[in-house]
Amino acid sequence: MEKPSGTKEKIVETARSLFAEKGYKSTTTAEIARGAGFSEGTIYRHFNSKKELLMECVIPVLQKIVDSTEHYLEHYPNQEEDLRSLVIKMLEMRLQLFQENYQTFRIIFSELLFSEDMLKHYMEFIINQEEKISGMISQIEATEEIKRTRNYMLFGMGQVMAIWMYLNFMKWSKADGMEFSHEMLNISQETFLPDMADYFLYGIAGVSEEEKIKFTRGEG
Amino acid sequence: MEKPSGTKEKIVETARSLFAEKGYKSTTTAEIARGAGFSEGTIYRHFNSKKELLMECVIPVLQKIVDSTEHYLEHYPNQEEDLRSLVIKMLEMRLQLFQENYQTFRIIFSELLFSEDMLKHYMEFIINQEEKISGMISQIEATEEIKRTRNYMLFGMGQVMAIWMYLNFMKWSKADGMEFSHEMLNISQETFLPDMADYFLYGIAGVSEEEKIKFTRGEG
Amino acid sequence: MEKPSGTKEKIVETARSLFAEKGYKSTTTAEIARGAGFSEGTIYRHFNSKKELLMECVIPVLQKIVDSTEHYLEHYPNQEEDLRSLVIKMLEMRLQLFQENYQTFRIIFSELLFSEDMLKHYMEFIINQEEKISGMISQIEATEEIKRTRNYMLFGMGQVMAIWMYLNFMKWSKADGMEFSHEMLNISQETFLPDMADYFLYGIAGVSEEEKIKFTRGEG
Amino acid sequence: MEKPSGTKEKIVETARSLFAEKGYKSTTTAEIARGAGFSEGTIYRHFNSKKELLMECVIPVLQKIVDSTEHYLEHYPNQEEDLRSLVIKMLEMRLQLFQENYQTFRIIFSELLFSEDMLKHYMEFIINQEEKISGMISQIEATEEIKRTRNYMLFGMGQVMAIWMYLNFMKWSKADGMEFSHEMLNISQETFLPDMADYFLYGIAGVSEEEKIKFTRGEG
DNA sequence: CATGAATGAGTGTTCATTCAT
DNA sequence: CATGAATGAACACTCATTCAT
Repeated sequence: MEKPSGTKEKIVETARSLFAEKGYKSTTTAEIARGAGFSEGTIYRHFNSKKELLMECVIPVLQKIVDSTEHYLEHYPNQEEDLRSLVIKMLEMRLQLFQENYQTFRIIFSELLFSEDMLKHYMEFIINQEEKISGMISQIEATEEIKRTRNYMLFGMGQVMAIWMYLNFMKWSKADGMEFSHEMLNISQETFLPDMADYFLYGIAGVSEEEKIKFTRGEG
Repeated sequence: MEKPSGTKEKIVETARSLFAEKGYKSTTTAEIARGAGFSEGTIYRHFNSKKELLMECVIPVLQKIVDSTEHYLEHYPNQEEDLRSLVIKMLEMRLQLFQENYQTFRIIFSELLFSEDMLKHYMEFIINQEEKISGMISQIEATEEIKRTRNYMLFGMGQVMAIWMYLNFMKWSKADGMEFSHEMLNISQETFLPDMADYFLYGIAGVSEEEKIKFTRGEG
Repeated sequence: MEKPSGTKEKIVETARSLFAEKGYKSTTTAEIARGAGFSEGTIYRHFNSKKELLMECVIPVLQKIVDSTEHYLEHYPNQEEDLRSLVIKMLEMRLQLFQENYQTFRIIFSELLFSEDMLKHYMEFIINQEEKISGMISQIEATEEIKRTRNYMLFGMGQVMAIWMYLNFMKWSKADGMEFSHEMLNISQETFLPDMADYFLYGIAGVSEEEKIKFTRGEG
Repeated sequence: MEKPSGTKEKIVETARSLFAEKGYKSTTTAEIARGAGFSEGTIYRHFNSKKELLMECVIPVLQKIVDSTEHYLEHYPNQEEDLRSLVIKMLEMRLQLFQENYQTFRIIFSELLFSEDMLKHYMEFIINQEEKISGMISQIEATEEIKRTRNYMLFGMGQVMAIWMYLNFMKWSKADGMEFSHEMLNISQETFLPDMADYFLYGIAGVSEEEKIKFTRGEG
């Protein structure tokens, strides 16, 4: 099906890397051409415009994620797992997603605010993802473990953004000239995922299942 | 001391509005000048560069917020209030902040990834804000109501981003041509703030104070 | 090796002509583009900056002269010629140089005072030329015909500037609106070169070889 | 007659200094105003245009020189002096002129080629000066000491240019970053003026008065 | 007399896009 | 398929000049 020349792929790869690093507007087609080892004209043989090239850097990645999530979620909830392990797995998956597609998400988050196209594609992606999750959630909800679901989506997206920020702090603290580190922000890298899971499940003041049991027992 | 002509202010206002709407790179100095009702040359009498004008759109606002937060937090924790009311107030304050300075934060969040300057200024701001909050938090922590503090900052920032997203969804759903609404995203506008407070305090599965008491009592 | 399109050459030619006529600063890239029959963007495909274009108008010409002088001087001193003929030839060569590269030297002499780059390139050129001449001079010096060599270089450069001025006076006196002519300046065009040679050899009061012989003989 | 405020003078002084250093085109009225300690508007209260200010930097200086030369030449030729001393005095006067009005002459020589106005004023100046000199010369000519007068003016101007170059070499060799020095150019600072006088009188090969006498005597 | 904010035409330079080869 | 020269509209920024105060 695919042309074996790989020209288009090379261009997209280079463009994605540059868009992520410098931003869409600040990246020139000349830079992309140079980076990909082709001439500027070649870009326009494969893409009608710079904008189209931008979308081509993003959409297939989102689709790939959609597909792989499908597969991922099909297998997991079947297993006998407690809720906390499930949440950790879910957060882990999100972190991995961001890590593996860091450039793509940098592009998305920076273009989102100014490109209706980008916004639409990203919202579709989010809604697709959330539908899957909420399916899972409602199953668990039935077990009465989950106490709150109203406005859940915004809360969930906040958690996801926390993961995104975590990843960026890691990258920044490795970069030169940055004065703030994760120590400064009181971020413990080792316990990040289970901690986030606990916040997700019990907030800053909630009582965990074990504690609830303890409370109950203790009173007996 | 200052000339009351207001030229500089007019330019900053226009620039902020345009930067927020279209992005820094996509806004031309010509547009700003036209929008402000001055000639392009006038911009450069007041600012050395477009970049300087950008920072002028952002820094004073952040500073203003820093100052007002100082004042805000000084008064609240003294009052006899339960934790939940306090958290709601805090989230309310954040939402109000984003609402009142929507343009400024749009600029910040879009430039953050590509401008070291912007990142530094915003990190300073965040750290300043978090220090104040965490001061408040640690007071409460002593009352043993708060169970989790490790990696708190990232969690807190996730909450803030949830508020930011909420605000954006509200704006988008009012905008033309947007196909998704808050209903579609299962967002209940009426209960948003208390819901977020509950998530913040007890997560999706945590037991609230009242429930805890109920549990405890019920067992007796 | 080179593309025969000649675009670069056309641009350089036009730029040289305009720089010479109006000065570097007073010539706009738009004028150059228009004059060369290209768009402004084309200039910047071939040159990184206006400054680079300026240097490209000058350096190859100087190099060409350096090369051709090499060749010129290799052949002449071998011939049996008296000093006066040699000096006339040399001055002739200088005049020809200025005539053939009039625009280039106008640019050099006008930019010299304000551009360190230009100064350095021109000094290298001068020193290169003077080394060749002084080699010739020292050969002749051995014949005891030459009486003075200290500070020779400044004197020689003064002579060269006299030739440069002569050329300019010729151009000016042909131009419209100029009130002074070469008659007014007591310049005889017909005898200019031999006269300059005599000044160079014997100054305003020196006795020429023939006269010296005459004096010597006459006393006998 | 003159306003005692000195504003105009301060502006002219500053402008002359800047025009000389950076060139007319590269100097902005804003710089001049700042340097003079006035506002830009003030410049235009005293001068109709930047061009007028330029001419004001030059013309009075030339006039002052014309006047002082008048006085200078009135007194000298009367004295009993040999031709060589007279020539040295003349060259000395030229060097002093250039030194004392270095900035002015830098401006003249750099604007000459592109400004008809400047050229006219400078030519008038030169012709005025040359008339005085040639008056002096023709007196001496009668004594039969001077052998060559045809095309004298160009030769004389060449000498003047040699002096101008000498002065510039001195300045450049003191400046930072200049790789060439007067040693490199074989310039002996100590004997410069008498050497130039000898070149002026006897060229590189001419016999000087003493030598002529020696020749004559020697034969006896 | 002095100011300095404002101007607007223009400055060198950039860049997405086109097209003949 | 690929090229890269050419475009031209736009870009951030400059500057001599004006004028209300």
